[in-house]
Amino acid sequence: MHLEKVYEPQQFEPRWAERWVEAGIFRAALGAPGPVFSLAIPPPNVTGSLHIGHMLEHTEIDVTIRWRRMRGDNTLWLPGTDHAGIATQMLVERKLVEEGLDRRSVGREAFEQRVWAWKERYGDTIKRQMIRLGASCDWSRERFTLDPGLSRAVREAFVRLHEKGLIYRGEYMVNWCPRCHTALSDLEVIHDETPGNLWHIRYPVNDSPRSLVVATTRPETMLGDTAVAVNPRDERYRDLHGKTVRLPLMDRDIPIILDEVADPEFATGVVKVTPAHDPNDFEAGRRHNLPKVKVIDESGRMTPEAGRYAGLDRFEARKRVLADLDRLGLIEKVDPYQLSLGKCQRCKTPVEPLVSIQWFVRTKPLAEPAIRAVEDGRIRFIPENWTKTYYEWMYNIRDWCISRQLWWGHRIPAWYCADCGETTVARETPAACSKCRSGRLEQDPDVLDTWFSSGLWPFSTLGWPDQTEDLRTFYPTSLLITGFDILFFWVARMIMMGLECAGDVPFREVYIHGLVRDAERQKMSKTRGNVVDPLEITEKYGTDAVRMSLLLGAAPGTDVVLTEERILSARAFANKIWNAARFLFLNMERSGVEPWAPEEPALHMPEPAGPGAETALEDRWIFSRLNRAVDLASRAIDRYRYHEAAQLVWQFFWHEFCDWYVEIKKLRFRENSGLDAHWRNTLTVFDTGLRMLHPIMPFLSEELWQRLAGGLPGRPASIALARYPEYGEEVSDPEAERQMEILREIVTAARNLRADMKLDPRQQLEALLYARGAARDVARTQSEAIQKLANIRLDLRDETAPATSEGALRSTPEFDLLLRVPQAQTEVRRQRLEKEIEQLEKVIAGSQRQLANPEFLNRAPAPVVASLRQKLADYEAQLAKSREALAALN
RNA sequence: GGGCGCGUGGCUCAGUUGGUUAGAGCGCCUGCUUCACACGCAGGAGGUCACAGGUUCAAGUCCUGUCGCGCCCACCA
Repeated sequence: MHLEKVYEPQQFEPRWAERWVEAGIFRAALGAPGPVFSLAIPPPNVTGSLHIGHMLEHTEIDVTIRWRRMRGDNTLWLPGTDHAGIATQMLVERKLVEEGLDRRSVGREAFEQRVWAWKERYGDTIKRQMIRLGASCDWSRERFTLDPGLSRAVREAFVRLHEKGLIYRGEYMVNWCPRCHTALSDLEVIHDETPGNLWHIRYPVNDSPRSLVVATTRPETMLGDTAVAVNPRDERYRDLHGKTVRLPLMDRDIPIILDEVADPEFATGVVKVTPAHDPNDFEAGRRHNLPKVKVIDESGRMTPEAGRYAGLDRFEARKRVLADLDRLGLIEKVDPYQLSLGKCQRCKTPVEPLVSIQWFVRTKPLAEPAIRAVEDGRIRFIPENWTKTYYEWMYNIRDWCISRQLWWGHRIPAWYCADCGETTVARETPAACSKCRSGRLEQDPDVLDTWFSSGLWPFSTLGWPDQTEDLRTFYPTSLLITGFDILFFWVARMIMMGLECAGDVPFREVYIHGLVRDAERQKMSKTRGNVVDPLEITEKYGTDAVRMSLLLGAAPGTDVVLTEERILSARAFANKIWNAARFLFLNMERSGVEPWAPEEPALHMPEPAGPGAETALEDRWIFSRLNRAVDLASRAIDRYRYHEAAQLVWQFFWHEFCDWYVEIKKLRFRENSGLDAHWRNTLTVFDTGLRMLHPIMPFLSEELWQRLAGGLPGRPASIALARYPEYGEEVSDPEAERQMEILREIVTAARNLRADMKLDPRQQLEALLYARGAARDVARTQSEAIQKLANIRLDLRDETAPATSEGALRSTPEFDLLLRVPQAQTEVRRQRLEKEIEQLEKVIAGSQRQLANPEFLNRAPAPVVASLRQKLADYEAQLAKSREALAALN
């Protein structure tokens, strides 16, 4: 059993990724036909467009799935963003690449056919996953039409909502992207603070010497003005009520209306009304029955209605309008003005509010139950403060424009009759008009907003609208893990759709993680283009290292900064474990130990070495520590505190197992041979530790676990199928922990002194140890370990340490350690002692002050007072010794 | 305009109900190629927890205000 000297994940990660996926291991493990599917994120050597922003999410999902499964949760399903979709994509593309194909060279049609064929071939279990779960990933959105199951669910939902009057078609002001040529929902419009101008334009009033000055940020829309509005309470314009103004440039007479849209406080208090190009004006126009004059078209060009400006681009038209107004002397003034300009989320083109006929979801009736579900705790947000954001949005929700004029997506299941104009909404393509029975029907060319179908995801993937076994078993799903940037787009809509269509909440808990940021703290996102290629970095450092570094930073409610340095240190951790294993394997060979592993499932207390023999201190200690770590890590993962779990595991493996346990065991292995108690204990700890590590670093733990005792009869085929270790009260050993603590203090004291004196670490020194109480036992029983770890020769004494100038002294309440050092070191020792004394004096003064306060003694709980007293006594004893030692030097 | 969050050693951050001399990783300094690991070992320096008040026996932790930074939502021309 030979391990390379350096951890090289590339050599085993692809193999495990392959096996886990192909064995459908999570599915198989559940023993139920559920759609749980997880992919260690991301599998190396796979082409695909997974980006780093998803990795945190995928990692957290994967950790949770692995952990819960190892804990025996059998009805788990996490509808994680598009992790399954991406898994699909990567697997499929990988397969195709193996066949020497890629999208570009093959052409879309042929590629799609092959994808489909491959999905068919892939096997029943995964196939359904692929087909269903692939739906929410960008790439597979293009092939909704290939997916009869999902299309059926979407139509079903649309028709149901329509029947209940929750979907309507109407003329409304929508955000229109002139470049993408599609309507956008409010959420798809991003607002930018942009410097602009506020132009004051004079409109002459008919039959009056006066004129009205309107203020606008968009002068070109004046061509479509059909009124000007003043506030009815505005005294300044009372005499003009009922009159008309002459619209400059267009020479059209338009009325002066009284409406609240005009704020007397703002600018001149007069607002121009353009019902066709401004949402507010649209509403005002409705109230006053104003005509809508559309002067800008779907491409952002001026329409024939714009008269001589027809055909001009909207921004060009603005310049011309301003120039013309200026020539006529109608521009009163121009003020610089910050305006929040709406832009298309995808292409950043300024959106144009346009009146058009679109499909809408009536959201108020859907939002109410969705709010209640969170209020009464059927859905819980983690961290909790997101609930407030959720409420804010839900209480102020506006109707949702769901029709899109894109070429991919689900077609809207509505048909228009060419004869009578009737609209027929149906699950199946209708043969004839529902009203006049005409056969001349045409389907609405628009498709649905992608979030409409995504909103159905938690149940459409389970076979809805059929009442399938999967749906019964796994709905509502357990947990949704996602980013807050998608809270409104997706989470809120899943909740609304789930309650409406599936009759229950789509999930019980929503864990919201932070965003992954780069070294400059920029959000990583596809549209921003600053994404790290996860395949590249995982190829370079290993999947586990990337996972570990993400998890260490994944405190709930905070963003994760991912830098190369962090990944580097995580890789170092992986290497550390790798080499600990390497050390064990080498020694097993040397001692003739055959592969051996403890029985499943739990953390076992080791057997004693033999009749009359005692269990070694380091064994009792490490089991107790591991027991504790397992307990805390488990609870941390359970509460989505991944960073705590990662840190605990790190601390245990590196600073307890490697730094102390293995170091002490080196002594034992040197003399022994065969599978004795030492080996059984060591292997048990390592095996258990790997299982604790597995959800966080699946590849490394799998590889080592397999090498450790993979082929043994009765062992699960994968560590992922083994049990997560569980806390056992009986394994907890506070006494061993206390003793080990003392041992470490003694060793550290010796190392400290040696380093202070700048002595060669290789030189063995003489030391006198004056141990008291518990330390006396430790000193007697563990002297061998202490001598080895500190590289000293111990001379045990019972009496209290004399103040001597013979060596350097380190004191604690339990022991005094006197290291014999050359006389020349007095100056260093003096400095050291002086510093120590200074520190002690400070702490003692503080403690004394507090203990002298009667309020403290009366009000503080007794244990707090007692422990402070104890501490003060210890400090004082130490101080006395340090002073004596200092005196002896002089 | 409303809502949320952040400000802790050079850097990136932990610190869950207030109670040991405030922690970690990276970086830095010193010494070590000790036969698992230099992606390592041992030791060390470095913080009045943004500022000002308040509550409390006790505050990085709770309250108020100030300053600085960020995010989200919102139809005010």
